[in-house]
Amino acid sequence: MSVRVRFAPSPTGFLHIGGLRTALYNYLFARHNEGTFVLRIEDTDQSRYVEDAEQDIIDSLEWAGIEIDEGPGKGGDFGPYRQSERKDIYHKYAEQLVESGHAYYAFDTVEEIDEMRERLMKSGNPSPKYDSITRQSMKNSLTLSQDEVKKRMDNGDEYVVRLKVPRKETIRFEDEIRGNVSFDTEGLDDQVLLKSDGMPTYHLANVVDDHTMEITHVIRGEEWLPSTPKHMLLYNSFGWEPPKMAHLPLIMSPSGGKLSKRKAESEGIPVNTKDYMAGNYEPDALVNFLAYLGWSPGDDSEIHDMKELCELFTLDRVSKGGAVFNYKKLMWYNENYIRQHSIDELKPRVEALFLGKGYEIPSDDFLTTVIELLQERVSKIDEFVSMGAFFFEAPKAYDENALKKWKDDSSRLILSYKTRIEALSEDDFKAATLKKKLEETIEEHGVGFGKLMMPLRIAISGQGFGPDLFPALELIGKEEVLGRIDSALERL
RNA sequence: GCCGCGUUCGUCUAGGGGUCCAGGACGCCGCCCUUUCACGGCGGUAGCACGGGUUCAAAUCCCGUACGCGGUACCA
Repeated sequence: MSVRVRFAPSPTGFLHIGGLRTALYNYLFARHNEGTFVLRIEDTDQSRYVEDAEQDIIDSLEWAGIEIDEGPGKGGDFGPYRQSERKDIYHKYAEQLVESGHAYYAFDTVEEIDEMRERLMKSGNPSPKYDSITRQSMKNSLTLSQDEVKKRMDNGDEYVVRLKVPRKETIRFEDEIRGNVSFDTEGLDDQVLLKSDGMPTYHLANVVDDHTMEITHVIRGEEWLPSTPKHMLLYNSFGWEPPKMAHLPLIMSPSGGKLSKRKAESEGIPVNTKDYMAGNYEPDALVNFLAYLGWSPGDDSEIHDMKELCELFTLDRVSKGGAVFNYKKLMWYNENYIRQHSIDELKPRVEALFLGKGYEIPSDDFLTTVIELLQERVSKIDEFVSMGAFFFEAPKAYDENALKKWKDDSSRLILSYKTRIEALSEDDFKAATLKKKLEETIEEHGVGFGKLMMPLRIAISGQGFGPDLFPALELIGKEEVLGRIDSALERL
């Protein structure tokens, strides 16, 4: 039987970075086993539905290089792939469960349930449940007469279908990552399967869909582990073979706890995939980083592209403990991938970035040189612009920190250097010559390299760091260089 | 509170009874390269949560404690 996995997000907002990792692991597992990767939209909570969320999920996956084999908009033999479009299916199965005695109708209002909880809480029960004990004193098809139930149904009264959780049983299952896991049914409540608005809850929908879509492996976040026994109960009640289960460790915030939006952002970590897209991160770097957040191939390797990750990925090498998001390591991956990319790969993207900022690109060769000069010192692609703007225009302001290097003798040295390069013909205005002239200047004045280097860098770029200065001077050209020196002399 | 899952350098991890006085990566520090900024190269720093067992031998197996995280909805 061929492997089929699914990524099943609910469209309640933008795709979270943790969700992206879950999708990635599912995808890697599918590809590794030559299986199928299904996208299923779990839109059963109408109150939390967000209009553009589904498109955001699809765009995010595409950006990351995760290809959907079946899903909404993509098609497949097991559709529809939106749960809201499968309502009647869940209805049918819920009925089946009631008929077989594994579930029942319940007519209690929200208020009545709250009341019950409050009452039990007062008498010392810290977490009251609608369970095998309490259901006996509630309004449901177990306590009401058949006639009464029929009357209420015919009358159109609102009702839910609840799972009839057995009183004392131990549910055991094997998790592909954690090994044997067991729960006692005593701690479980009679989970609502079908809500009063006619929609299924996650629990029913996910079991029915995973079965009917012939999902072989459920790979999802650890937050689902506690509800897995309910799912197992459902598979058993239906008489279905459950898929293999694998619960992934959570991604944690550096300060501890789940990487929530608020926490992450206060710690400088973008939390939605679209933030990474908008922030010009390298998708292959993010993928590589995410793959290693909770998994490792077991050797000392660190860099792998998607294709290699597909070959390497297995569930038994996923770790059990939560993994803290390490932003600096992400940036290390990002730099790495930028350095790996060829100039031709980088060019159209960098060009778009410059154009977007309103810069005109004199020639293709010019752009190529700018990229060559900068490639080894940017950590994110948009830094080509922030660090390379001076190739296109004179600095508007001088960096305050860099200015500390502008000393009393700086003007004199710069002036002396200027005189020398002024005498150069356009054809002689080359990196090697410019460097030679600088050497002559410092020799004459008996000072170190940096004494002239730093002020010159500041005059040209406005900053205390940046690309190799001499090729930069050559690219900028004699006239402009002299102009910038003059203006720095005036202003500093 | 209860239930469950987890715990190896600051962080991500390798390790599945002896070859581990624990290996790699990020970070940090130092040196080299560079008479500039970086890249790069080399080296260093730092860890088996604690307590009991089992065993000739435990980071590795068992039990307990602590701590962390998750769950405890007509949310997913």
